[in-house]
Amino acid sequence: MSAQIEPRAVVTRFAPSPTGFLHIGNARTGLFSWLYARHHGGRSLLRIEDTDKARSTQAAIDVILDGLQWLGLDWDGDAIFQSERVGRHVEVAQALQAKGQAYRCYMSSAELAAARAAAEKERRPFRLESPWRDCGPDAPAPDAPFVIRLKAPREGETAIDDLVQGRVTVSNSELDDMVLLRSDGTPTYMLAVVVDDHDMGVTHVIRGDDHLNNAFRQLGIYKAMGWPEPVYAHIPLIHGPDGAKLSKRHGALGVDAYRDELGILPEALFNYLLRLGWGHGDDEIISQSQAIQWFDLDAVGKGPSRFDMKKLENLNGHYIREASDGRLAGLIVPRLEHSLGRALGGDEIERLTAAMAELKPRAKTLDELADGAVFLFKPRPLDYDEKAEQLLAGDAPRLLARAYAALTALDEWTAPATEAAVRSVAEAAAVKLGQVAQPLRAALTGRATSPGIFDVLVLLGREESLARIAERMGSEG
RNA sequence: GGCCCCAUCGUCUAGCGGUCCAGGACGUCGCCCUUUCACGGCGAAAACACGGGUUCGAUUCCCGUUGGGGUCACCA
Repeated sequence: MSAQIEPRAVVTRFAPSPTGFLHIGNARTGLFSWLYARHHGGRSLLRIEDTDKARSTQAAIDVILDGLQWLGLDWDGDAIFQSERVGRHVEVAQALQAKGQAYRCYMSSAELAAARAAAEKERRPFRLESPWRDCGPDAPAPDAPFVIRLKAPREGETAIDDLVQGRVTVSNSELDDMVLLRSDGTPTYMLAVVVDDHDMGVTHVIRGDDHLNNAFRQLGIYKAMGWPEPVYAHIPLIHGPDGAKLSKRHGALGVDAYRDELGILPEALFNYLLRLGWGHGDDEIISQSQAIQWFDLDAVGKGPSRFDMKKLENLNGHYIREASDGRLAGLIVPRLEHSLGRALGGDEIERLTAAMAELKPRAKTLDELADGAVFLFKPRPLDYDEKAEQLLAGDAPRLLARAYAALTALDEWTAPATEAAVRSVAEAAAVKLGQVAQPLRAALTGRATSPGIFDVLVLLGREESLARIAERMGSEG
């Protein structure tokens, strides 16, 4: 019977570097990290890895913060900026050196390159063996630039019990003496991550698969410092439809692009990302609160999964249908104003909201939703697309004239009333309803597809409807 | 190439030795609904990579092959 060990409270962290956009794959890793903390009632921290000062502008940082907030991922406490912690990183490097766990290495980059080239030539794996490793503190210090390297173990092996990958073992002979401090005295990423994670009290390091190999080397710092080791969970990367690393061409867009350019709802992206690489029985539609309740790392797949835009769109369509009319109208107003080239008035937004019930089921993205709504506000004469022109040819003008007459005679302008009128026109002309309805649709919307034609009539209103029909009708024959 | 990891329908996945001639979802294809397009309903095609073991019995366990991915910096 082993003693019951008091589990450490879970502390996770999301540590993006501000490159100008929040990569969709990183967003998913952040989601998993956040979900894990929330599920276990722990803390979810945020650290901005802004050591590359050139790229780390405030704008680039805001993109990440906006993206996270939009997705509904919050964090506990203030965000930590790695750049502000350089002093502490250097301090740890020096402590390591004082303990004899790190050393000054005076090898020049030319020497390194030569050693690497030699290894390459002999077709054997390159493993750095610095002659300065075992010189001890009394070694003559040449007047030359140096780096601080970690004295990594060479015997034995290192194992990680990864929450996603399982137990992974690597021979220590594979590990080299990584650089802790560069010759200009600045800390490397390897050092900074470990020091920050430790100082922030991170218990669970949940990050991309691409860091798995780093974990073994980073563990060396924890061991050398005598710090408690974190639990690791390495999440597989997201791949493109072709199985290769997700590239710009097929979806490696920033979260902001999904929102702004494609018109994806946050709950749809949340749901999609959650189900990509993770499953919970047959459940497909999963809310945030349900996700928190159900999520755990053991159900995360070990292999990379491919990004599927079609499925995201399907999910988005689902959430559009669920969204309130007011919210949707508000979301597409900017898109409509952009394509119309003018601002929408209050009464127009009211009409837009009223139209949502009919427009919603026809759209998979906000872009499509806006496109489906634009006919409501187009000035006369409409621009008719090719299919609409086809519908308006032949007998159509004559039938439109009859419909015009029947509609003009109506006392009340409702869907049932207009339907009765149009049906009677079709009957009188001995044609199918579609023979009248389709030209009507073309005349009213300029398109061959739209919501139900009687709803369109009501949405447009009597005056505008009749005016649009008049544009295209001939004489009653 | 060395090291590490992975492998169920086209895609995301369920399956944790027998309940699987493998379930769900997206996509695809039919049919229904219908004034168009959607939505919705019904249905179909579609997978355990291959080869050895272990076992009374393997999609499930082990090994190999093949395929895929990750990583090998004074970048993060």
